[in-house]
Amino acid sequence: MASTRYHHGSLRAALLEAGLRIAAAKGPAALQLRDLAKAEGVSASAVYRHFPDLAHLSAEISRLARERLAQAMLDAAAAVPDHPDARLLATRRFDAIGRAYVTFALSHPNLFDTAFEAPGAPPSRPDDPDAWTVLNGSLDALVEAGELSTLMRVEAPMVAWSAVHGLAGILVRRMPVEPIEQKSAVESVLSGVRRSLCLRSDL
Amino acid sequence: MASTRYHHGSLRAALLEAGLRIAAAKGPAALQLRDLAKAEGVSASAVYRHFPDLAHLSAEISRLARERLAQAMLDAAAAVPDHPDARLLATRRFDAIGRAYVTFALSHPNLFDTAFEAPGAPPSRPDDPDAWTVLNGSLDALVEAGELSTLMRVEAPMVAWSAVHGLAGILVRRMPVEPIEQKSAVESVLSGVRRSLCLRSDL
DNA sequence: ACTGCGATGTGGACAACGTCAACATTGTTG
DNA sequence: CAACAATGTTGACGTTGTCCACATCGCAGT
Repeated sequence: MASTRYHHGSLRAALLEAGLRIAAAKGPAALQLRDLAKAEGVSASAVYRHFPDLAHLSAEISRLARERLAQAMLDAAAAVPDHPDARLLATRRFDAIGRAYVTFALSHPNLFDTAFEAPGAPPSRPDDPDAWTVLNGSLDALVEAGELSTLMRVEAPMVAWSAVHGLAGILVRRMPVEPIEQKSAVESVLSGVRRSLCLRSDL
Repeated sequence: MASTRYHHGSLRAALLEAGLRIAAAKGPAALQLRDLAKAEGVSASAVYRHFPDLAHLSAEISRLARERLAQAMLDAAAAVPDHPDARLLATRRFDAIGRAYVTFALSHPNLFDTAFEAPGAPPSRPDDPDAWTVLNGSLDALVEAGELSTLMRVEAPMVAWSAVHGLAGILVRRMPVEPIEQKSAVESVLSGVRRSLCLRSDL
């Protein structure tokens, strides 16, 4: 706790936290080894006691960003008010996680970049509670409620994730899309996904 | 043409060409000023006579990559055999450009990255024959053929591009998508887009 | 309680990178 | 043919990631 003691105590966790803060503020490209070290009042070489190199540190921060995104999706699903109609409820939850995905990207564009465009983003498989897992959980609920056919269930993840992930990336990167503005773009894509999966449109 | 003459003659174009080659081979992150210069047998500072800095050079190369992608889409649309049924023809062309988008990304993943994830990718608007323009042309043809309603026409670009761009990005970055393999993922998403826009499914 | 020893942090060095200023060479135009 | 703008070179600077040798701490074992 003292300001100047030789050993930091929990440098690894502190570096990740500082990195997440910097990445959220200035984007994944701003993750510099010397800055991270200085932010924790520590020498640059000290980082190498906890990470083999900057790439591994960045990858870990990227993983944390993906975790935040997944958590935002879970929170959004949990915030959907209960409803007697199981099919309607499952559809609303599905809609909520898709909307949360895009909302997260728009609210924290740098974190979204960090999650998916940082060096060494997702080549690792067992990614804990990531967006993919959350999406599949929601789809299972749709099947269980009888709102999604088991046949559609097979292709549903790619169809839904492609649309929502693509939309988020396009909006975050401010691509040449002026005809309609962001809000209606989100609604269009989300209802488009529902049509793709033959879900009900009235929410 | 001589190997050693003081003035290169067309250094700017040569740098862009070499950059496109390097980016296609090793990705946009491998675009280094000194390497580019050395590839043309020229000093590093010489680059600054043609580009204000590396970022602008990268952005130009990124623009060229986007041009290649758009050209691949145009070629694919032109390769669709003629058909008496105008609606079917327009739908097939629409399908072809979407398929070309994903195919390009899978065939040239580094170029695809260069096109959209390179520093300073698409903040500039008048992007000549880019993918967005090609897509809109195809959608206009669908409306003209009476296959796409003018109401759908408004949201169609975002719906279609989000899905296809998202799919391409996901497949290129090898995200955790093992349940179904690439080929069927492409088919699922493309037919999903057709369902989203209420187009016919029989091609 | 003391003594090692592994874990952790420091300092200085290195090569590579983008960038710039000062100078050299070329081709073109009056 | 003389000036000049365009283009290329050389050498340097500051910053980056990385590594090596050394310093310091915490904790186990006698």
